[in-house]
Amino acid sequence: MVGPADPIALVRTFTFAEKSPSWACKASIVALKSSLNISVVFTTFICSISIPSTCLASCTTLSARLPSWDACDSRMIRTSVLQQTPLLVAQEDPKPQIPELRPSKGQECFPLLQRCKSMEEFKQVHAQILKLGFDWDSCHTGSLVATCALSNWGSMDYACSIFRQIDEPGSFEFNTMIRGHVKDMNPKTALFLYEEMQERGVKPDNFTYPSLLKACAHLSALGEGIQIHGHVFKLGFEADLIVQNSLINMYGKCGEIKLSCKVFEKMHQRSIASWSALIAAYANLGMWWECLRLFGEMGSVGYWRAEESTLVSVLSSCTHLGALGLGRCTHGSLLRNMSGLNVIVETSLVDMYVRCGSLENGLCVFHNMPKKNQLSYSVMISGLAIHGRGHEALDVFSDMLKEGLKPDAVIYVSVLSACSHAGLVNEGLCWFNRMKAEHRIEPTIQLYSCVVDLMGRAGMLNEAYELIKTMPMKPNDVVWRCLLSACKVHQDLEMGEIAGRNLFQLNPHNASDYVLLSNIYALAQRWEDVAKMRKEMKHKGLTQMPGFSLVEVKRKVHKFVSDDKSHPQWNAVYEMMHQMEWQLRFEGYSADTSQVLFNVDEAEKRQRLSRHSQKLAMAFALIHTCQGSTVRIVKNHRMCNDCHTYTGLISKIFNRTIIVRDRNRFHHFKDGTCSCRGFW
DNA sequence: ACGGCTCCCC
Repeated sequence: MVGPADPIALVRTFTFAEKSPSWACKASIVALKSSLNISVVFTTFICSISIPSTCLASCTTLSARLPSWDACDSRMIRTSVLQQTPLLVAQEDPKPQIPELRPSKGQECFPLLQRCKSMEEFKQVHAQILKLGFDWDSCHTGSLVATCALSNWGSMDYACSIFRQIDEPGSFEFNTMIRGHVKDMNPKTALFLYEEMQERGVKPDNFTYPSLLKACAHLSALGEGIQIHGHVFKLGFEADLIVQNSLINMYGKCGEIKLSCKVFEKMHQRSIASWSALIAAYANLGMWWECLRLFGEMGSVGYWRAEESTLVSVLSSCTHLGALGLGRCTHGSLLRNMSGLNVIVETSLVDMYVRCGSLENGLCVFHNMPKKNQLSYSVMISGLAIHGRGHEALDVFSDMLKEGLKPDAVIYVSVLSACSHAGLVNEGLCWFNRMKAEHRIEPTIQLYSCVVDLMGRAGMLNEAYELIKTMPMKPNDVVWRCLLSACKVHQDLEMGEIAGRNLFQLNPHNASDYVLLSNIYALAQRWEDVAKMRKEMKHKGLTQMPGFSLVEVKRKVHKFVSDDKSHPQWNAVYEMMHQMEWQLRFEGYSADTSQVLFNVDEAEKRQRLSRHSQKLAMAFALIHTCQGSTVRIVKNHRMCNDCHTYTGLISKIFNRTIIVRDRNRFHHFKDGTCSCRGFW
């Protein structure tokens, strides 16, 4: 018997149940029910393998428990589809605008359909086909549906109405409609159409499944995906390369990377899309190291010429890991292998350069883009924002508006964060108001938290608190966290306690929040409260994720944690740190122990500070990079005050530009000063 | 007579 841990095996049992339905089905459905997140069980499929009615009853109860899917009746949807606007009746004497649109033989219709560039032209050809009576010919209706459903200018509503006039649609028509609905971002309708296909006895083929699995991927509908995998297996399409690629993608989008790998490993033959799908799955789940490892493996088995889509995932991993060297290398291989890059790749490149600390390269790629979309602008605006170049970010935003692109809530998040990183309070508030008035964007809670952040960083703590109290929705933990971190910057204990209290009520499980409030207590020398916080964390079993710093040397990313002695060269690193400290003392540096969260003696505090991961990473970089080159560090936490001062002085002593990306933004250290000017 | 997969921002 199969355990619930392996859904694929479970589905197989389910599939084989055809041979002896009584025992296997009952067991499988019960197991499915308990272990999977299924909301729609394709009843036709179950019927076709004649499950006893007792089992069916247990199936129908499934939908109630499932969060990913509303308890939606497919029949209702189908009825609504049937009631779509009826097919446009052919005009009495259609006057084609283009004289060639006048077929006299059936075969002449196909090139005409292919040449259609708008709905208007399409309707003329459609009218001609109806008038000449070719619509009885299934190949004409199929082409009509395909053209209308899949062209960029097409209309799914119209395609539906044609489809509903077909008496006996075959697999091609169904496949086309399914694909059209997925393309049109209606994945649920696509799944219901598949169910209808089964009910009407139309046999799915290997062209059916890729788009169907894509629909599941869009919905993150694992339960449905697994069932469809079962169908694929049952109908013998499991060896189809593109179906397998789609399965990898579907499992990846549902967060089941292990199942993606399983499908991938079992493949006898793989295409670039197979690799890309798995690489993308890793990238989407934030498993960036694995993503890069797999990309390396792909090269090592002979796929050197990756496609653009593969490299987009690789670039995304570089972006998150701060691996500028590898990102540059990827850019190079794109330029060598492609003739002209598409807008998605270029946007990824801009994002990579900017978030790996090379704003200038990012700007260069951005300005040379022949075509930009909202996302390109969004990436550039938030890129300038995290580098503290607020005014330029607002200029880019104006450019976007001038180009006639419509801003959305996400872009406004970038715009407002640009203002908040650069301390542009008035500009930020002004845009917030214009957003509501001119662009008719209802502020989301995320936008409110941006405004709270904006006010908070600028020291307007009371105003921020007022806004939280008066905003139209219930404040969430993010909003209170913004206020709390502003309280730390401005050392406001009283407000900090208010923010903390509300925050812990909404979300008591975030260790870094307790640390944040502890910081405020430590700054005020309230050691008892610091201890209380620590006790509470311990009581709740919370531990903060260890801080780490990444530094890239010769296209390899090295990771350091605090007090780290696991790196093979740790001896040299500590030797270097010793030298650094020696020179720092001449510059008048003394450790800023105000934020050490332990009430230990000063020497111990200094010792703890001196081993912060950022300092280790910096020492490593100074050893391994040539004089005068820029040092780039990426870390997962925010920088502490001491590391900030320390890094500034190191940049002066060693005459280096040091660029540090912390959790929130970039700091460019040069000649002893930092670009953030205190806003961090 | 026709078709399927992989990719960008918070």
